[in-house]
Amino acid sequence: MSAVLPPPRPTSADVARRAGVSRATVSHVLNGTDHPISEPTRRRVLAAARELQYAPNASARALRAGRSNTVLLPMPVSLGLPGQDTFIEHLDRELDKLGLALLIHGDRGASGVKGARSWAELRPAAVYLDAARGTRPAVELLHRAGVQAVLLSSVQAVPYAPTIPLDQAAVARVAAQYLVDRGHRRLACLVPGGGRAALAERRWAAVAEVARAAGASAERVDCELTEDGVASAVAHWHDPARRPEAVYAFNDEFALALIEALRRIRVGVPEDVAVIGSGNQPLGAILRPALTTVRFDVPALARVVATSIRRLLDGHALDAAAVKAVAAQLIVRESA
Amino acid sequence: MSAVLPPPRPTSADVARRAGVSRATVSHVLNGTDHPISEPTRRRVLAAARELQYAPNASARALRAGRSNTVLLPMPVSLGLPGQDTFIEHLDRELDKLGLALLIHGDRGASGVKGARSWAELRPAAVYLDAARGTRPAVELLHRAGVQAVLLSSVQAVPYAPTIPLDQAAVARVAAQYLVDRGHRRLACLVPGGGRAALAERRWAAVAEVARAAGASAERVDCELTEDGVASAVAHWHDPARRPEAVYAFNDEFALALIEALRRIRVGVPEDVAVIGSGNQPLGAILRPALTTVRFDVPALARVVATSIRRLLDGHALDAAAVKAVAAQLIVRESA
DNA sequence: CGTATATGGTTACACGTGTTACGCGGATCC
DNA sequence: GGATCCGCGTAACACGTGTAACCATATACG
Repeated sequence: MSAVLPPPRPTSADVARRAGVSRATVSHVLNGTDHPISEPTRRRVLAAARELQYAPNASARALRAGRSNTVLLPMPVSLGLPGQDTFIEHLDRELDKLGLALLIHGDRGASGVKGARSWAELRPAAVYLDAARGTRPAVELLHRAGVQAVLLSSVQAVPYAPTIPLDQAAVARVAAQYLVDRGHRRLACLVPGGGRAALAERRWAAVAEVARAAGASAERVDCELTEDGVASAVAHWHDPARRPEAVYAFNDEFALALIEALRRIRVGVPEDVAVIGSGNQPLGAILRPALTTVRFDVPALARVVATSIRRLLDGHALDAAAVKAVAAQLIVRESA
Repeated sequence: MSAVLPPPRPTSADVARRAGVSRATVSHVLNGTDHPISEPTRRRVLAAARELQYAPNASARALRAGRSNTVLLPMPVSLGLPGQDTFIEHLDRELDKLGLALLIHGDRGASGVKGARSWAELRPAAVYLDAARGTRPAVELLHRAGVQAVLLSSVQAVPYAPTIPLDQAAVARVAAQYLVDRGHRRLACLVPGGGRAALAERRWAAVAEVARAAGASAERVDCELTEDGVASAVAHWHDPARRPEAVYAFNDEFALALIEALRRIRVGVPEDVAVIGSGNQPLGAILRPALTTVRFDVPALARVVATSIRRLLDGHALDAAAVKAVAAQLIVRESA
């Protein structure tokens, strides 16, 4: 099977030749430099580029610039935002508008440094990751590689890198506040372990804080998303004295699983226990009782994050107010 | 805010200087060329590289080589495989073992050519996408850009590009066959429209074919994943004469939504209608009736796809048998 | 008229890598 | 002992960009 080399992609030199100008001129026109170029030649260049279907070579460009126009997002994405896939989709679109390309890359087992080395090879303009424990060495490695690491932090800005103060626990806070406002005084927070432990921890802290401020109690319940996992976690809730009045579940999936587990031990939702999730998944609106939930305004969030990254790359300070302005929205249905 | 330039990452020249050799020697050692290098210098180079934490610049390498060692996967991923996220995770790991890096990139509105142009800029070694209608111009554009486009096709290999003959409809086929084997003679297939229309079409075709071969009938039901969408799609099923005996739903979410809709019109699952999904989502095992479903052996699948891509890039023909050997697995629970 | 100034274009270099072709010393062969 | 070969290392080029420095021409100004 002799491999037939495909014809090479046209370069800016080809465009220049076709337009009858130098390569430098092509570059000036296509990149909109402040260097003055006459209108006629400008049009000739643009026409030539279009006819040849010219697309600049990202590698060469990145090499020359010292970095690419790429924002790297490690996966499995630990952002833990409700509606994660749509968030990524929106973020991609928004970054594109700002001249940046979103790339998602495996996190290589989250071992921090190992992954960071892979990312560094790509010389992205930014890496957008979660500020968890153990992030620091990775950030420093990236920093040495010349990338502006952009963190997604909880409440507090971290000292060693610029931070987008996106409050991942906001959904939990809004949910807990709603439960408290409805008069519930004994709260519980259902969270998973494993890879999402860091996020779970933060959400739990938010719930605990809201409860304390309102003079209510809060209990943390860890479980796996399996039949036995959920069932055993709530087994003793058949006893009214030993169960909470209201539960915030990590996401809608957990919430639905919880409701089913409660049904089996004859605990009614919302009469006996109120349940609220987060993420606004389709199933939540379909199953009964319809799930009360909290979600971010995903498009707005994506827009704010994108512009924040752009500002940071341009050397501006970021507008913390704009980030905080993206509120979590409550969707009240039947379950709470 | 004066941006402090970070110290530039060490280059192969730095390594060469430190080892007291030329840059060419460094390259030979680090890339394992067949060019002979004495053992002492080899060690010196390796030591220097390690001490400086040298990592080659991917852009420069890609520029020189004409392509990067990257496999691009457009998002939102139209692979439509059950268990998509874990598949991606596994694929990433497998490709890494073979010296390739998986990158996920927005598909820019799936407009085919527009997206393809973005991908082409990155000069990936391969683009792994779905062979749907309208894919051809994109493939040709990529081909001209020098990338080996690797398609994920249904039954048939497409003529204009190498194909990994992964049967996306296999889950549907296995599911339908199970339903037929259980004696059901009037089948239905619940599928979504919108972005997943192509995949839906293929799965529906598979169900129809299995039904025909078995002398059974099959009906296609299109609906959205909303309360009204599902409810109105099956509204007339309260009449036993007008409803199917068994339904294959596009995925577990649809299946669960369907079961709920049927419950509301007093149609029992599985007594009145058998329901089978695909994807093996956690909720399916938790809710009642527990969902019978079909899924791929995701790790095996990822391994086969990764090695296929590698073989293709190395100019070898791919091993169709290995791909087909990855079977869809049936998980029988209560709903069918 | 001589000189500063804007306008429009080009030349030339650097980014970091992989690799081909070459040089040099020493061993081998007749 | 000269021709030949082999082991080891290096010089030099090319990949496709972006841009600073430079040049030529036409125009404004005193």
